[in-house]
Amino acid sequence: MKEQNLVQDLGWRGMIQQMTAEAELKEHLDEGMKVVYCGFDPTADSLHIGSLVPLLALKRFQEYGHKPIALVGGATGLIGDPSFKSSERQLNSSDIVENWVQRLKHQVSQFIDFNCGDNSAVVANNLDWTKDLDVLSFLRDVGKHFSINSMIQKESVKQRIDREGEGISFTEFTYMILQSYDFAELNKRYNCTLQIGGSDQWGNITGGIDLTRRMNRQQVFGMTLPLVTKSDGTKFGKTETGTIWLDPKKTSQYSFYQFWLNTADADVYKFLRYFTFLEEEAVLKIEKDDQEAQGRPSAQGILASEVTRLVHGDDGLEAAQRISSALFSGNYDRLSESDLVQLALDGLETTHIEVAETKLVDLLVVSGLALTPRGEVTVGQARKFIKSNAISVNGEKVSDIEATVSSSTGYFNKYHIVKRGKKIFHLITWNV
RNA sequence: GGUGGGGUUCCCGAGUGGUCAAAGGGAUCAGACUGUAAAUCUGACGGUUCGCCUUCGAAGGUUCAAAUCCUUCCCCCACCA
Repeated sequence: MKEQNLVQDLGWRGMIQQMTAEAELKEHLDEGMKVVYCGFDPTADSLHIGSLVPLLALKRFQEYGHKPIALVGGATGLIGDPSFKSSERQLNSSDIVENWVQRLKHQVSQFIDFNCGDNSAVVANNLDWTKDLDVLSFLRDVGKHFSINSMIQKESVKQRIDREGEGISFTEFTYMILQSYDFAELNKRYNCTLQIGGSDQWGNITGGIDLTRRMNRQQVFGMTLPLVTKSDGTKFGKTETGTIWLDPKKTSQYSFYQFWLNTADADVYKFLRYFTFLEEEAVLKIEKDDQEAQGRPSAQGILASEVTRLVHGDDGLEAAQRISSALFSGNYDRLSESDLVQLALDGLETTHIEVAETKLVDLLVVSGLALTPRGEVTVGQARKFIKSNAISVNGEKVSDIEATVSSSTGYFNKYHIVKRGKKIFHLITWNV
């Protein structure tokens, strides 16, 4: 256990949005090992970086000696959380959700320790205690504790109820009850006394606290973490290319690393607090040093390295850095053939070409580099890029729209590195 | 149910018979500058074999010609009941 207490640690990081019974909760956590849970609903086959804050929070709790439970919502994922969603969502089939549950379980497991004695982590699936629950028992034993009057007061569903043209189905409306029941059940099974989650989960968490008190006569607590926001007001975790996923098959380690490296100055020190385990003095020192130094701040590099290591390990970080330095140093001549092979393996976008020679315009289309601002890949856009001097092949700018590229001009007769704009790279390999 | 106002390209929003792929702004992309930044400036911003093709809520109709006129339908907003 550490010197500083957990709530202080989370506090300076700015990671506490709200908590119930603040004074009592602090006292409760100081008493010794407590069991804390956070839920992750399977809405895709991987978590994305938005889930990183609660996930790392669980890890922080564990570091302070508490026992984390990562709950994967095999049941709630079948229903769909309506919290702050503007419209009813499409239901996913049960085998898809089941598949996602398995992948999330595995993914979540990488972040918490399952072999550290009393406070070893647990991964649970709420389908285990809901699949055999029959409707009548549910309605009588659980539903009876909920008042519709208070449920419709919750801010998280209010807009769905008030807003004209939108509605909420009974199914989604019931979500809150299911999640509340999870808390009561985890309290019974594991003596879990704290639920954490994003700030949008406040309504669901307080619902669980009330239910646990009524069903189990136990006082339990809730804490929410802030929604990650960016200073420019755009949504965190999205790029032109899409969501940043934790699964390296969906977002390569290289792209992941680059995402963090491109954090705006205005956000980077906040993100160091949220997403790394660096101590307060360390973060303050980075901030101070950057302020005094001229030119490029060091914070983005530290953030990118720390988070990439957390999610993808030392190997993933090394791969990401290897690609980054190779590509951004400008002279790829130094790359060996095995380096080029490695770039592809490490997650650089790659296109295989089966003919000996092709027009550059077509190359940009098949590789997907000729992406328009609207998200389409067109020949016209390929021409525009070439004409606007945005394309370079093996480090040479190409501005002729008639240009062709052939395997023989590539490194080792089979590799080209095509760059679009300042930081989008693509590897072309020729299999002739 | 009544009355009035609307639905335009990613978003906001002009446009009321041809000169409209449709003003302006935002977003986005590229170029310059730079720190793989911010701010700023410049350019692009439906697709194309550059002949044309698709687009102004939907379907029909009038016309040589429609986002603009007519008919029906769908949806939204405001006020009244």
